[in-house]
Amino acid sequence: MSFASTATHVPLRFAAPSMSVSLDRIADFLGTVPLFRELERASLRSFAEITREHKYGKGTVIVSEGDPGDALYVVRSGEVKVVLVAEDGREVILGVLGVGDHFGELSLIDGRPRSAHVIATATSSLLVLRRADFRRQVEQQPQVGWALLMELSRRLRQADGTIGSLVLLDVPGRVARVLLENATPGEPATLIKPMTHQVMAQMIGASRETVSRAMSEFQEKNWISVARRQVTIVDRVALEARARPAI
Amino acid sequence: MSFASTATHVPLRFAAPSMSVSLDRIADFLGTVPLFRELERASLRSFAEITREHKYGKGTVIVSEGDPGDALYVVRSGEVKVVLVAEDGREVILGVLGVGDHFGELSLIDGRPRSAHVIATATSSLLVLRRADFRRQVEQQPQVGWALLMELSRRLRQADGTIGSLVLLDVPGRVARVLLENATPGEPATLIKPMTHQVMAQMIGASRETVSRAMSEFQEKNWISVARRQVTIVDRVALEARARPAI
DNA sequence: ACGCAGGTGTGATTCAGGTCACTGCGATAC
DNA sequence: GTATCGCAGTGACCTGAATCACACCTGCGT
Repeated sequence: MSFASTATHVPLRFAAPSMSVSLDRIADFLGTVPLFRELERASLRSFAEITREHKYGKGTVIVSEGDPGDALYVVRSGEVKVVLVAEDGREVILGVLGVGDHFGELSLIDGRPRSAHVIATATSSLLVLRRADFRRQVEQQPQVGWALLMELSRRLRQADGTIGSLVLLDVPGRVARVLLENATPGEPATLIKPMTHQVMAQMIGASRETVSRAMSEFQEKNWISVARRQVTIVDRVALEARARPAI
Repeated sequence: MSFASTATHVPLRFAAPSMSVSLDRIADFLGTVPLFRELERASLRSFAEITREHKYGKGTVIVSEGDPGDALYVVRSGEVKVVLVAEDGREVILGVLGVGDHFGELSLIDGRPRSAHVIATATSSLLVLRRADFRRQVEQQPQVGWALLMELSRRLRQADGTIGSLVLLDVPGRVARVLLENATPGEPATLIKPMTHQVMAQMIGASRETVSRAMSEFQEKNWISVARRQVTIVDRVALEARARPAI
C-alpha cells in the first residue's frame, strides 16, 4: 500500500512497460474500493490485470435490462444510474453510483439476465471484469466473496427499507428519508451530492412537483436550507420524525 | 442419503445414542435446503450438529426489528412471515417463508441489527444456527458461501422488482403480479398457497378492499377462477399484460 | 448581453385508491 | 341447531398526489 503510493511519486525509469505503470494505478484504485479493500498488493495487481477500461458518454446505456450479463463494472470516474424503465418511458431510479461503486454482480453470481438498465449520467470511465476471469480470481481470494456478501446484504437492507417507505410513508416522508440517507453523518449535515427534484422524485416514486412542494415545506419549517442546490440539514431530528411511519 | 433413509427403516439397535439418529434426520432435511444442497453427507452432519431446534406457536414474534442478530434460522415445519411494522400497526409483508426457507442471513453476514420482524403464521419448528458455529462451518465449506450469494442475488432481484411494481403499477397490476409470482409453472397454473386478500394487500401495499375489487374484476374477465380460496389462473397472458407497466 | 435549456415554484383540476360502514358467508366451536 | 369469528364483497365518501399549465429563475454558450 505505502509502496504503491511511493511508486506514483518515483515512476519506474527503464524497462517498465507503460502497461504495468497503468496496472499499478488501477491496482491503487481497486485498493480504495470496499470490494477489494482486504486484498494485498499482489492480489490487487492480479485483479487489475483482468480489467478493461471503457468510457461512456453522458446518457449512454451501459447495460440493458434483459441482456445476458457476464461482467462486473467498477466506476472509476463519473456517475451512473441504475434504473427500471417502463414502456411509456417512466423511470424508477434504484441507485446512483459514483466513483468506487460497482454493479453487475447479480448476473455474475447467478448467471441470469440483467435486472435493470444502467445509464451514464455523466461521462464515465468504468473498469470491466469478465465473469470467467473474475471467478477464477475470487476462488483464489475468498475475502472478495465475503466482501460481496457484505455488499449484497447492505443493498438488500436498503431495498427492503425502500419497499417499506414506499408503502408506509407519504411523499414528504419519503423525501425526508432520501435527504437523511444521502446526508453526511456530521453536523451540520449537508447533502453529499446535489440532486435535482426530478431525480429525487424518480428515486421515491413521486412526481417532481410533489417533491418540490415537500422541499418548500421543509424549508419553511426550517428543517433544511438550500443554497445553490446544496441542501443543508438544519433540524435532523424533525426530519427523522417525518421519515418515520405514522405521524 | 440412501443410508440415512434406510436407517429410518431399520433403526440402529445398540449403543446408538438417540441424538445421532435425530442428527441424521436433520442432516437429511438440510440436504433438501438449497443453501446446503451441494454438501456431502459428512458436511451435512456437521451442520446438523450445530443446529438447535425451536418451536414457535402461531403469532409468536421470532425476531424483532432492531434486535442484535446472531443466528440463522431454517424453517423445518410451519410458516413464518417477514414484516415491517409501523408504529400505528400497519404491516408490510416482505416475504412468507415455508419449509426449507431460511432467514437471518443478513445479520449473520454484516453483524448489524435485524432489519425486520419475523412472526410465525402457523405453529412452526425452526432450526437455529448461531453465528460463530455457522461461520466456522462455512469456512470449511465454501460452497455454502456461494449458495448464500445465489440466495441474496435472488432476493435482491425480487426486491428490486417489487420496488418497480410499487412505483410503476396500479393496484390491479400489482395483484396480477403476485398471482403470477406465486403460481405453479405448469398449466393449468394454480396458486401454490391460498392466501387471504388481507395478506396479498400487505404484500403489495394496498388495502384489502382494493385487492378484493381487483380479484373480482379478474374473475369477471375470466382471467382467474376461484374455488374455495384456491385460485386458478385461466388466462396467464392477460394477467402478464396487466402486470406490465404502462397499459 | 442575449437567448436558451434545464431546473424550480405554484395554482387548478382530476382521479386512484384509502377509509368507513355495512352485509353476507363459510367454517369451527359450543 | 345457533353463536361466533375471520374473511370476502360492495357502496359512499374523501383525500393525497398525479397531471396539466403556466411563470420564473439561474447558469451556460455564443
